Amino acid sequence: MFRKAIAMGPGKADLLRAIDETGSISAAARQMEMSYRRAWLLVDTMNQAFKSPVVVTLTGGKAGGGAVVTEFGKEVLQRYSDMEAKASASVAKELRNFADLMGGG
Amino acid sequence: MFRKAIAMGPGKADLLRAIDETGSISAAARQMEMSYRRAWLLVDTMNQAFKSPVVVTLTGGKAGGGAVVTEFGKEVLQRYSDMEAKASASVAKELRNFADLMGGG
DNA sequence: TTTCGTTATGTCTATAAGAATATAGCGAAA
DNA sequence: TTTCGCTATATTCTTATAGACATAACGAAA
Repeated sequence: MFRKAIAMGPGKADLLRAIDETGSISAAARQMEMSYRRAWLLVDTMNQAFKSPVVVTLTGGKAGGGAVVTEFGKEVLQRYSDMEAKASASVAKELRNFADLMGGG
Repeated sequence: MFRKAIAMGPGKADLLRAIDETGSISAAARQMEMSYRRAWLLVDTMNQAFKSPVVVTLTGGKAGGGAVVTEFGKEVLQRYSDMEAKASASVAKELRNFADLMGGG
């Protein structure tokens, strides 16, 4: 959390990966089937939350512009992903068992 | 998740604890400063999501009624709490370091 | 049989969140 | 200097969520 905004989460992580893949916010948004505006707001939130930008953008030019995930952004993404995987793995077994408590009324 | 509803989370866990303490949904709601309706809906979601009720209610009588967390509900709560603690502990160090990436622009 | 506090819902309204639309600015390349 | 697709942002409209309010049912005890 950073000032009541969520700095990073599964959705933002996916968006960062998509931007890194496609080189553009709008292409990433299309790929994830969200509006450009929404994607841009998420990027803006991340860039404000972290002490350095995770995405930098280029405007104009032949392709109209583009966006790239910074080295810092890649580190953020990597460390977030690592934590997610680690936390998830640490309770994987318990979570499977927990799921048995749910479902069939 | 159970049919797009969140079966259990930090808020629902707190509510279960408050109901267990107070013996009533409305008293728990007051303690947590939420509306009775909201608390009741959360209980309803949980009762529907799990294969047995986590809370049973009594209506009428001297005290007007009441609610108790079932033994099953206590097991759900215990196992959820254990998972939360375990997952949290597994990445505590990484999370502290991650927080250093945020904040001061 | 009246009272009481609670459970259990319905309904209406206010607020927030999201989607849709519009438009300006950019600058390399044609 | 015109074109192009993208970034960047404002504005409006719609939808979803949450809250407020109202009320019925309940049944033990007085």
